Amino acid sequence: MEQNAKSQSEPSPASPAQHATIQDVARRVGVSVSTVSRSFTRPNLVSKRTRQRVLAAAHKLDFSISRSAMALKSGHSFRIALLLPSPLDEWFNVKVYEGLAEVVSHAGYDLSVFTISNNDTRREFFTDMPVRRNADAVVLCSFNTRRDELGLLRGMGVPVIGINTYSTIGLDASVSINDAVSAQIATRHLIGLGHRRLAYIYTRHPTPFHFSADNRHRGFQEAIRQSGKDIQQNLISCPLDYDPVNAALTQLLELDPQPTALFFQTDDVAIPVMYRLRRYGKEIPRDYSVIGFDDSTYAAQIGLTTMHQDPTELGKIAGQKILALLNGQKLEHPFEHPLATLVLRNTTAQPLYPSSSSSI
Amino acid sequence: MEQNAKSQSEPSPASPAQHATIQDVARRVGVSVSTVSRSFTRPNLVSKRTRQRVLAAAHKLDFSISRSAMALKSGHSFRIALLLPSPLDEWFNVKVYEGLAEVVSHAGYDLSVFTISNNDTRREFFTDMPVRRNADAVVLCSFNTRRDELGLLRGMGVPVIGINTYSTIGLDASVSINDAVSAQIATRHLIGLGHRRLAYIYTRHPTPFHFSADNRHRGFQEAIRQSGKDIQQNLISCPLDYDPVNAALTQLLELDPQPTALFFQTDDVAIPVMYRLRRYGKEIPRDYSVIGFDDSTYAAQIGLTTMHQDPTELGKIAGQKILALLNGQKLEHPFEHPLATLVLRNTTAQPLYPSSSSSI
DNA sequence: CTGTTAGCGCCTTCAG
DNA sequence: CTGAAGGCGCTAACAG
Repeated sequence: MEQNAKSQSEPSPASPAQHATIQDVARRVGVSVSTVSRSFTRPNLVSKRTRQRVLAAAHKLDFSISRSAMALKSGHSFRIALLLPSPLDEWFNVKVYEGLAEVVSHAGYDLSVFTISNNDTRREFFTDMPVRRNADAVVLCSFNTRRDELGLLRGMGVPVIGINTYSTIGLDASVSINDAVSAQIATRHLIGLGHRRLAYIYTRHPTPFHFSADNRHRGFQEAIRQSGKDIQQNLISCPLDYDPVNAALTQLLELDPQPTALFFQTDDVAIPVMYRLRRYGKEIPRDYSVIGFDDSTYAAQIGLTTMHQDPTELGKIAGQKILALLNGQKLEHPFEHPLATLVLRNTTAQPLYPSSSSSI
Repeated sequence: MEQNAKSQSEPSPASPAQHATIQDVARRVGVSVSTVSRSFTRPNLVSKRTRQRVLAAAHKLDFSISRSAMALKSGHSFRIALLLPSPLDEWFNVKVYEGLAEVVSHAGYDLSVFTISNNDTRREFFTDMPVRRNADAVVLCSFNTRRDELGLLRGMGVPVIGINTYSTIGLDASVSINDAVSAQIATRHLIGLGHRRLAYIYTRHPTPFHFSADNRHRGFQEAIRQSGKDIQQNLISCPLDYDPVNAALTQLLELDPQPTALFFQTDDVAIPVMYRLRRYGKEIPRDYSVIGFDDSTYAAQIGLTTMHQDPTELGKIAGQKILALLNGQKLEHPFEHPLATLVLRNTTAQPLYPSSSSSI
């Protein structure tokens, strides 16, 4: 709208908050709006000269294509929903976000995060379905979807992609670390060093819809079973919501006989526990060998031996699958199950006093 | 679930990806589209009975209001741009994101993150201005904007809000920790304990557009000056991009005489340095008192004395300011400068051997 | 309280 | 290669 145009032949585009539309650009260049539109979306359908004049005028008028209009017209929302069972600020979540964003943003998509942290938000989300017609794809990250909820999601008619989901049922694609096998690798490392008294330390998620890495514990047990050795295993379970580090420490120090090796389900418990253990005279790896899982913040810097996984990469892979799917392509391998890799650093070693049951 | 409705008189809305529009709902209920629209956006303008029938029908048809259409019609994009000079996965950034998201999402706004990590992305962003007409507000977080860039941003005609920005010039509102004064508090704590040989340890951001906490160093120096004591200060500068922990350690251990207290510009360097210091026989707080800044991940768990700040809260405050501004309100106090607060934990103490220059 | 109507800004046939 | 015209789905006046 050239509102109260003052005797100017050009509408002054400078100060007012009023934005130039495609019409303004067309008028200024003396072409039709179609030509302007095409100059942006299908440049090769416009003569070079015309296009350049259009682009120049657009730049001068501070014009850009409106996403809202594009979205309405095209029927796409250019938005991808990311469902999280825990806050974005968790290491895994934010890394996934970054990988995902990097891939899809180049294709013009935005990310909308939905954190489902309790039963209220969960019901709210799946009742109101705010993503319906407002997302071109849905990503489920570590999210334990119920059957009916998956049905609702699928009813949206957009691709549903999983990252670290329990199963692939009902998903169009997914990429999930094989936690069980990865944990076996870690456990075999400990056993191979000669450890015969192990402890597995993990945090219970307070909510039932966080698909956390329970499979890691299964892998731990399976590796012990397969070793055929007589191995003592202790299970230390910590509440997530109240001082898990303290819980881990107290339970660990009470164990008698003491384990010689600790498998932490996640680095983020291992790191502060290791730090505080020293106050109680425990040296690592002298008194305990410690292996973590994730290779998250500080792990490399403090020398924690751990199972490395790369959530950024998972996000990127998911993003690529989404783009392909949105592009109408059929995926060759819709479901991927990468392994975490063992990174040897300074926190594992042979036990100081080899167990008498050792077969060495 | 009425999926694959057999012999139903209702058009089966289930399987096809085709979504119901406001028209479909109106038709089904036998009202006009306006009534449907109002039932969602201005419920109190519609009779309760009608509204309920509309909502029921909408639910049955899996209908929700299209954000794209709303956006186009209203001229708003319902999107807020967040400009970051470093990856979202940094503690501060993701916390800000969460606070911001929590506040603005309830008002129907989405967040779009733009990470300006080098001169290319910077130029790209400020040339193409992808946010123009595509964001209802811009948040600058720790971002060192140049004068001309601020001009461009302001030219968008939307509120520009700062979080931890260097100055308030050109901003409609901002909330920034007073780093200088906060750092003085920390430094006075150290001096008050009797320390006379201090080291300030920080990482240099490799890019010029990250407004990092340089003011903290100024505060450190100012507190020393104001103390009127004869205090030796060492400056340890670490590269951000290559093993800052190692750099900090090597420089620190070379110092002669050794400092008795360390002020880390950010916790994230303090934590791994403290961890590795033990290997070199250094106990904390016996050999060094350590104070950090941020109170970030693990700080509480490992007992780090630090200056606590709450970026989530900064995000929330910024979000509220944005909402008010978007609502046409004038802010009473557009610019806020909260202080970080000293949190005493276990890493500071009196020096073992009081300095001879001590005035005790 | 409810219906009618005119666009919001753009893209995409369809003709030139 | 370019122009004209019809909507995409919704909201906001106006009328009733």
